[in-house]
Amino acid sequence: MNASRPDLVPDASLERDDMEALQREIAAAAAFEDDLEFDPAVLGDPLAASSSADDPPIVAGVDQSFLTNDAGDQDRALSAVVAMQGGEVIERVHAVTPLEIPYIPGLLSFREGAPILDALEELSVDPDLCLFDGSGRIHFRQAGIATHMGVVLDVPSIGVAKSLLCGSPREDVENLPEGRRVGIEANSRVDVADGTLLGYAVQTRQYDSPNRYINPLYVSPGHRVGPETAADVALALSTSYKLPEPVRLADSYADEAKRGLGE
DNA sequence: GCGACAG
DNA sequence: ATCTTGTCGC
Repeated sequence: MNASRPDLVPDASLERDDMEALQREIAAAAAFEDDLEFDPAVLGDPLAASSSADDPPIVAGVDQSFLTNDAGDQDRALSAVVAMQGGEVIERVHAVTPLEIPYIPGLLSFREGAPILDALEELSVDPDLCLFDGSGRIHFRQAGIATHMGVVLDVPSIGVAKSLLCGSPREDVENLPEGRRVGIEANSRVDVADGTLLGYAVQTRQYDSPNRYINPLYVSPGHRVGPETAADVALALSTSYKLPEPVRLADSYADEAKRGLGE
């Protein structure tokens, strides 16, 4: 798949102010509501899937691992994509791309965006939905990596983060029961009216009982997906583990492919 | 100045 | 993100 908006591709050589300006543009171009070409209910309901006349939707998970040079610096990213359809992996691709800038909170897409786009170019199928490791709308300028990639590619996208970048949970998110979600709303650190719903803390898995618990995922709309659907999808795809299956598999594939380069 | 900060 | 064995608990 290729960029629909090459003009919005993240450019790591920009000044910080220009990066932030581009993010405001991304946010303005983003749709934080459902605009999918399939019924997201089929992702969790095999009955709905089998009764549908269409092929099941293709969902891609994307994640990165990093390669170090002789000096010990992270100089390249290995971006991995796992495409799934009806619960089966149908394609895996990856690309190794030089890194231009370090990790800066709020500017992640300028570090990892190019590697991700390189990997997605290798994909022969075209996904109906992409899941990224990181935030979507839960971002200072409402333009996390899932939103940036979604807008550039014009593909429905969702951000799946393991920790919260900004915003405020509407309730305590400690030790939530499996299946529960708690809204994350904008606060003064976010470029939108206070109280705006940015996404959800989603408890995809939880221990049955005792003295330890799993932290929730922070799920937010990237592009063309609303917050409710984003949370529904995360729950539907997190069948065996905390992470949605396409993301979990991309995560391990990123490590597997990296190891395949070494030894 | 202080605190917060995806991967 | 990454460096990494054993270990606690069901």
